[in-house]
Amino acid sequence: MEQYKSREIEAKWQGYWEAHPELCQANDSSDKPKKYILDMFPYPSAAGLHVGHVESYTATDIVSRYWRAKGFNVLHPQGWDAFGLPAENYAIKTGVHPDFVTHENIKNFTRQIKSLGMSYDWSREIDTSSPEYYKWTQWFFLFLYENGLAYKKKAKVNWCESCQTVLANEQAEGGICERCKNPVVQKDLEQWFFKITDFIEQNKNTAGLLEGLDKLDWPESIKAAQRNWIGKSEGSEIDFKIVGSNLKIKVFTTRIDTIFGCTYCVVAPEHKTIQELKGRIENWPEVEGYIEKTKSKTDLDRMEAKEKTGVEVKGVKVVNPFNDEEVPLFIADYVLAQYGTGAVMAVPAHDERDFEFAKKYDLPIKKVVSPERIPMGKDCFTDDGILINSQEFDGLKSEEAREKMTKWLEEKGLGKKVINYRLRDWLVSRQRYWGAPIPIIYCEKCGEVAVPKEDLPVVLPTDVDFKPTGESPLANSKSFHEVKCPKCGGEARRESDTMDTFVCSSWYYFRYADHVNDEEFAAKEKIQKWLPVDLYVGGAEHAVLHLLYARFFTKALHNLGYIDFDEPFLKLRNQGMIMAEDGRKMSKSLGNVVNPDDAVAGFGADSLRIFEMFMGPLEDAKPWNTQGIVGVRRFLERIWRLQEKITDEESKGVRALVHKTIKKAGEDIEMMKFNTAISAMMILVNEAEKNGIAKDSYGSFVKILAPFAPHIAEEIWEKLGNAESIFASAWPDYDSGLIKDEEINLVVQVNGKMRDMLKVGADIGQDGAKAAALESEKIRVHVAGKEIRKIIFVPGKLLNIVV
RNA sequence: GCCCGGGUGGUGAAAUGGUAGACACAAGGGACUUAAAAUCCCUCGACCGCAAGGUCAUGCGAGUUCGAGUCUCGCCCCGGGCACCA
Repeated sequence: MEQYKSREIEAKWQGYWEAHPELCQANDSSDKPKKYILDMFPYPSAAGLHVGHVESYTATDIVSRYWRAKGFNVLHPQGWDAFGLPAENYAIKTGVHPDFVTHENIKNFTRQIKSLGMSYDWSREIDTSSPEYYKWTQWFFLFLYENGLAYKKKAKVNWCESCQTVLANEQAEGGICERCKNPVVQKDLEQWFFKITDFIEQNKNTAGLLEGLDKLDWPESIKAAQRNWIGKSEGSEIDFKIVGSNLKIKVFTTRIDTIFGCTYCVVAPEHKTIQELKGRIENWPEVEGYIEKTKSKTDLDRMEAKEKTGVEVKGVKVVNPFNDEEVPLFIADYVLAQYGTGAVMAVPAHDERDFEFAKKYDLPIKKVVSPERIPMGKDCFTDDGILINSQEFDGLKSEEAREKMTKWLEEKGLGKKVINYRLRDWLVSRQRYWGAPIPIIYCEKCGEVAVPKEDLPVVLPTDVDFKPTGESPLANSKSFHEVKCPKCGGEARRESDTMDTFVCSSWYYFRYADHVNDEEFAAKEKIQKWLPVDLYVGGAEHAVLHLLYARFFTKALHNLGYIDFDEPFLKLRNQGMIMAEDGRKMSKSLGNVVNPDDAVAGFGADSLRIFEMFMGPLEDAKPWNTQGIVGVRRFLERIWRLQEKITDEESKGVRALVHKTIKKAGEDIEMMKFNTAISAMMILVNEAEKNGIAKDSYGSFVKILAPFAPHIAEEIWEKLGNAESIFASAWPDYDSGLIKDEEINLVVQVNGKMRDMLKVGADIGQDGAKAAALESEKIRVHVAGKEIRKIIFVPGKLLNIVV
């Protein structure tokens, strides 16, 4: 017979699908039940598609094709997260315009994705860098602005000298610029923020970012990462009066139970009370010197400092409200200005940082918590325990003490219970060119004015020198920058910053529901129809960036009555990383990157798809293995050759196996266990090869194969005499009567150890099974001369005789 | 340090508390061939045994159970995230 020519078959069917887009289009007016299955849309990089993209796109493609065949109206779109720094950096280096580069890359990505036979609804393609799209990104900015959720303030921000831009905290983790790996410095600049912190806890009837996680079907690790990032901590705020003044230092602590061990206080160098105390500070030049030194340090310097440093603020004492003890005050950069009150009480006996500092500067260490079991051995004991040296609080457990002491404070008006979060408002402005312009105008008379919504989009000019100068490139475009005030018509200037690209990706999943709407970001009834997303698949690296921001946008819309759900993605799965064949991460510098184009050329798209699904569970990291893809190719060739094994009289065994496999494949796809679905199909192919397969069974098998290997499935389906695409046909039903085995292998154990296996009727009862077992010589050997104490019987499966 | 995952053959991996290693890859042997490729058949956790069969075995140690890879506790190792957050 004819060989399996994957290249020809794949080209043929890709052409067919291109001509029949209705096979995978979502239908806005159908009343079938819906499924919204979404991939994290890619940034169209110059490197092109990665085998990791292929993995997650194949997974969602299988699920989408499955639900379509099951009669669902499936929305499975794709688009481009097209704004961003790499294209701009490339432009700075080569002078090629980011718009051109980005669209070349999009063309390449599209070609690659289509070469894999993905069933996207391309009619809904979006591109975040198109004015039709970013008009609505700007609308979202104004929506948040009008509702008090976007504001401008002068702030200490992360600044990257090399990229010449401000960075979000998330892009400056560890004090290093995510893009260029250079250290980040702090700068005071006017910046735009989104008030994400308004949604950490429940806000009116909108569930908070924290509690909302509980009901989501997401990987535990991602939920944990988000909780971690939000960093909720419950504690107390305590007033320490400054001796001889009506000023006070407010400190934040989660360990108020240790307050009798407080031997000094520390404030961050940036703390403003220090400036107010200037006149009283005896060693002002030294203090000021330390403050200046801190300012010049990058976050990285501060974090990498091996030893804690600080300066005593001489002439200033603060009072511990619990025992009226006067303790010294220090400034030190190990205390962070941005967290809590920027001031801490130091308890060296029960906090390692304070301990280290106290040792260095020879400060007293006073133990006030004693371990419950083991006697106190270490110098610094940081766990909870029993209070000692704490006056009337002696003998209390830490937890009780915290409650009672906070109450005591509140009664005296010296402090209160507070909750602090690490999460801060999201800094969204960027001094960059290749992004959505912020729709704000500054007028000398009227001040900050929102661009009227009817004037959107504020179009990104194309004739701009995008070389970074520290100011937004847009500031240099006169035509863009000089504008009339929308309120008074007077001279005004446009905001020249653009938005963080994460703003574009915070709402794109709404746009697919109604991607050409020019009146709204998406019509209410379309949102109602398609959202929320039923399944979202993408990389785990977006745990705290995109996924948190998108939830914030959805919550803001819900809170203000635009939508009636408050979580965008009900079910989330991460694809595991595909490692190189050598077990290391794929990277350009190691030269071990596998290009999907090469795999498609060498083995075919169907082989690549099945191989990536067969490697192991979707979420696991797993190494590439060229031999493995060869094996999958062989599997497809055997499926192909089954055309020669079609018989009129099919064996009972094969018929039953076909139905079992239909059941198993469907269940496994729903659980996203693609590897075991494929192994079940392999078992069927092995049997069919040996015993032949009936034409209708072969057709059913090809249908369940189709989501995994759509090209070969179409070709065989056609060869079986079907005129219509296999993707217009329904998922096969299985006959549960056929699946039931008449005879089963009953495992017989003695004392929990398998000793024999008996072929018996499937409906055998305990007594019958026991009788049959005792007839077996293998069993009798182990039971002889002993008293049977107990019989465990699992119908249809197992008999355990306990002697 | 804290928070998540994981540790099963030579390899990727299967296994609602019920036959550990399905399905593959690699390896070895054989058939076909002048030969090779392709294809097909057999073997394939370790140890003892001619075999039947037996013993051991899912990172280590305990526990629960008739029965534990799976549940509980303690430890070791690996991967990932966060980290001077008071």
